[in-house]
Amino acid sequence: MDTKYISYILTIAKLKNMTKAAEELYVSQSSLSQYLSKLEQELGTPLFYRTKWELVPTPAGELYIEACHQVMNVKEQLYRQIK
Amino acid sequence: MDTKYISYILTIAKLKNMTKAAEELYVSQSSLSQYLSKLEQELGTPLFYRTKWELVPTPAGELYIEACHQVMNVKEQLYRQIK
DNA sequence: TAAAAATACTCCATAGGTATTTTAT
DNA sequence: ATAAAATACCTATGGAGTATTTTTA
Repeated sequence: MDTKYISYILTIAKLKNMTKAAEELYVSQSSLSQYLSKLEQELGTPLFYRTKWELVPTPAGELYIEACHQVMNVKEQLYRQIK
Repeated sequence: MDTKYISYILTIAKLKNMTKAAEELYVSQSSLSQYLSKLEQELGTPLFYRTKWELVPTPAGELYIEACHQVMNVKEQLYRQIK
């Protein structure tokens, strides 16, 4: 887990659309798609259901997203403290 | 922050010696040294005092190490839940 | 002066891009 | 039929190694 990629997941979860998420993240749609596929393969489970209209988190996706929020909170608190 | 590199920091903190930490992590002493330098530069503060006998965490280092433990806990719980 | 850390230099793996194809409704 | 995601392919960045130098007590 890497905070850089955690923001990829959180942006997908927020916008429910990879093309829009890619724009917001200033990466290509292709890169984002590749990253998500790789992650899902590593975890051995999909994180989002793909429908035409939106990306919906699977149960594992919900857990992953929650953990992402927690890690981002730890990081933000750390950087505030160090500063 | 990336759990791969978080384990680098936690191993250095545990062994208080970069050469020994590098062995335990199966990376070169050089890579570990480079990584730590880069991180300290990014953060704008050293994380460990270098003495001949050991690496001692600075105050920022203590905060960083604590945050690393927290992130590892989040990850471990996540993987337990997904499995 | 000796053990450990830092630096110089090189190489290769992979993250990321463009272009294209496939999928879902 | 169309908007979005997946795939094929290629390139360049930076992570990691070996060899060497510098540092600390």
